Amino acid sequence: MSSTSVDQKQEQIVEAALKRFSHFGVAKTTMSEIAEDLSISKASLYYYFPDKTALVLSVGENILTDFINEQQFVLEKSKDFESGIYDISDVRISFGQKYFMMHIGDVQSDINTSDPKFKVLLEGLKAKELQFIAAHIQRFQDSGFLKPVNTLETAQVLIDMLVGIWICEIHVHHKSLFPSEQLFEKIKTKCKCVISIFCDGIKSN
Amino acid sequence: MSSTSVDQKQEQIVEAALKRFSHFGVAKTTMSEIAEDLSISKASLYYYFPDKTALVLSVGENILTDFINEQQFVLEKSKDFESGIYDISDVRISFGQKYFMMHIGDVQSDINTSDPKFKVLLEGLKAKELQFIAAHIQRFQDSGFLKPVNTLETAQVLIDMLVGIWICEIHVHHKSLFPSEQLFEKIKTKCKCVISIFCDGIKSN
DNA sequence: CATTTGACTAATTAATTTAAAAAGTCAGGA
DNA sequence: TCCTGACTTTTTAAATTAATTAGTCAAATG
Repeated sequence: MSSTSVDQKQEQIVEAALKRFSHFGVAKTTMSEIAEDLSISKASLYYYFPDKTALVLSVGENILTDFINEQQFVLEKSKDFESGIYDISDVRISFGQKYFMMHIGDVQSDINTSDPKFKVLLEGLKAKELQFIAAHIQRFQDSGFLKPVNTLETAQVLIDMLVGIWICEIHVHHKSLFPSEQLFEKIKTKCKCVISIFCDGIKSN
Repeated sequence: MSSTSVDQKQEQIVEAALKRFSHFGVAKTTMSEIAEDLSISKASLYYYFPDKTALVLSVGENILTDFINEQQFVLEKSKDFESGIYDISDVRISFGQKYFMMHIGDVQSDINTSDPKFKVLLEGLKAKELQFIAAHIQRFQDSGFLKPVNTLETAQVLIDMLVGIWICEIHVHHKSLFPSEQLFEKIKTKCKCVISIFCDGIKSN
């Protein structure tokens, strides 16, 4: 009888993989390296995960779920409409920065985005995100603070703008391997600017 | 004494190159092909342009100048604030679609963006664009239609949002070689949605 | 029986070489 | 001055090879 269960072991592996992936990216991390970090053999890794894709998927699932939940958390905790939007923007940028090397949701993502399981997961989480942002808008619409706009459509527009600024800055200005701290600061500032106008745009007069 | 001047010949060459470039991109167009289109020898081409880069630069200069001027034109012609913004958005998308294969202003642009001459040209035109959009905002601010916002900053935010939506849609949804007509329609719709909120956001109550 | 492993093969990826295509030159002609 | 065919040089693409990494399995351990 081992001291750790299968589930615990899998969690340990995911944790170790996550460290490597976020530092060096998925492609530049080998299964042997992850095994070495845990002081086990590579073959053992394959006892817990059928292949690398499955492990990557588990890691991605962890990150993405955290990403969405964290946004939901700060949004539901927020006192007024605008600060809620500012907060989710900050969460988004922090996650993007932290897991930059994995290029999640990016064009040439490290994660195999064509994998149907990953697609389903991603779509589900995106839908959830859209839902609670729409709910946030609905909340302040009901209180009369916002105009009676289409909540889902407006939530989608907000997300589009934030994603757009992110991708725009990363792709246009980022030439080096790893973007500078100040680039992320610049993105934050631009997002704040956009959000400010966005919020004014849907406030009732 | 030839029937066409050097300048006219250069224009003809630029015109022929433009056709090839916009259809197949710069990289997939050879100097020989351009020469063939004009029924002249490749060596003649090199009599009018020192190298391919110079020709590409001329073509790029033409397109970009048109791009900026067309925006300025529709903006100055516009009767009310919002329709002016909608119009420049349409101009931007039309140009982006027309010259898609050249990937102007893109990450891996066909045009050598590191070329100092191109950089200078691009920066100049960007500055000009920013100026007349800011002037448009100023115009309707003076008339009391808009809030007293920082015009340059607000103009930049608008451009960022439009560029962001463009890049976002192209990079995230476009996998095939050439994007579909409906993708550009989708981009137009999204831009309209954003502009609507943007305008409401800076209107005085 | 559940778990681990070293030693193995198969598949990918990176590096190197080779062949093809395209850029760019030039002496000479109209 | 303007144009060209024939040429050289440079770049890009294809093919070959070498190296790395993913993934397997029979045997071992506890």
